[in-house]
Amino acid sequence: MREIRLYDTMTRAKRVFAPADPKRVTMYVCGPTVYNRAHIGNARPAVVFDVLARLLRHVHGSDSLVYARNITDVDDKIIAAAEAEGVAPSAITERYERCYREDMGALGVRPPTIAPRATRHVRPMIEMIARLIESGHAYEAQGHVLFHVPSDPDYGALGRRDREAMIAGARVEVAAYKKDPADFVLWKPSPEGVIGWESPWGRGRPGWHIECSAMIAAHLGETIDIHGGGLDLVFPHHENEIAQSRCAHHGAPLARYWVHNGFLSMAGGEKMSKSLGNVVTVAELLARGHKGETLRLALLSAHYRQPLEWSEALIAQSKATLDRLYRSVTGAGEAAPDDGVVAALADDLNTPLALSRLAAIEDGEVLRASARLLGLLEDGPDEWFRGGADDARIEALIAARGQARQRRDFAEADRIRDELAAEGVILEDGPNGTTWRRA
RNA sequence: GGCCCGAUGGCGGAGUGGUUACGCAGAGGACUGCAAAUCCUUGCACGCCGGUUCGAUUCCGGCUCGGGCCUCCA
Repeated sequence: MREIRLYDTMTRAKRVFAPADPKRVTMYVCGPTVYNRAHIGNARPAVVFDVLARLLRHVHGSDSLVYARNITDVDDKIIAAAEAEGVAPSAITERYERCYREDMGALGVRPPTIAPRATRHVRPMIEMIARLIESGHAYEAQGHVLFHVPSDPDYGALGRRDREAMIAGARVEVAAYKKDPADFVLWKPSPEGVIGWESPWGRGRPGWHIECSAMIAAHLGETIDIHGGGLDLVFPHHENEIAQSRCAHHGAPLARYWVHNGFLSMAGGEKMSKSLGNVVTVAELLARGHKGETLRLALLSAHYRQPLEWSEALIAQSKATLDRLYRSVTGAGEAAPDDGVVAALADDLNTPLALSRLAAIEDGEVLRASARLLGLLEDGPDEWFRGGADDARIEALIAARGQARQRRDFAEADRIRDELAAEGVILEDGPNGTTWRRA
């Protein structure tokens, strides 16, 4: 069996991936908080872990992987968005969850095995919080329940920071009811009119971190194989998940491998983020006429842990690369994928290297099967190059041009070709007649 | 201030202690009614300063520059 190696954030080293149970590989990736449209940076983890899921299924068997990606549908930003629009929070979350599915679908991201919603798991969250209080790892204070960080001696292992560092660098105002400045909220009170659930500590709602811990335990188990997400989730989100889960589960570690993707930046190298306001959404890019697959290739053009600068030039280059690949792809991809492509992906998901191997494949059928591991070339060349409402009209013009060429009326032939070129249709005369494609 | 990354040719981007990455763009040629596509050929590189070494882009140290996290964030 092919050996997969993954860079593990916990140990800061590439390690051979050995699932606890090869028949049931478990992976959890932090999904979206559904209060607005996903930007292209949000799409990077979805695409990266989609490729990892494809690789795991290829290596361990198509039914071996249980992949969960959550939907955070209770959150202060959601509440704020709902209030701003004067609608129920569920109206916001349902709308943007649908948008997320559509946008990711356009990027060729297959749905995860499970997409659990936080609001459907409040009961297990409350149970986990109660267990943490019982075992002395959490306490109630003014309607809040807080995780007591000093109760966990291993806290800080993932982010490699000690208490001194956390407190010294703290830029957040410390609430008076916290026993320790590093303590974080598990449950917070909801006033009248704000979404909430009854609990032993009054009506309230869960904190962000406990959602993931509870949903992982509910669907995948106490210890999972891979936990993924963006690099910025290392601290505090994943650190807190680790602490909660370990303390609630008698010391069982939350995940055996921690995989984090790097960031997208905009021109100038600045991080793309909602708070900086320099985001471009997937929907906007699609509306500009870029195909989802082009955006996907752009996202995979750099190694997932490297920063990736997003630009128009990157999109254009990705489009050109796909044009070339689609010219040589054939068949349904029933062949076995190219060994070089699989080997590159198995080495910590080296997609740039995999793409370079792809370019060297001569057999169109193997090319298709190999590209499928990356979620590329899944359409046929016809769909890629053509696919439009006015295909019949274009075909008719091409036929007319063919007749003009027959009688060597090249002026008329060129006139038709220029006319089509003006609307973005490119003609190519080959030995077997004329083919065409959209620019 | 603390912790952590990165720096490769016009652009994107792998990799390696000594030999071609690859792609995109460019140049020349073949082919074509002319093009396009395709094929062939081709130029261009490893931030700076030291060290280790027979030899460093690759290992070590320092520096410079850029970025991330420490607060919601993929």
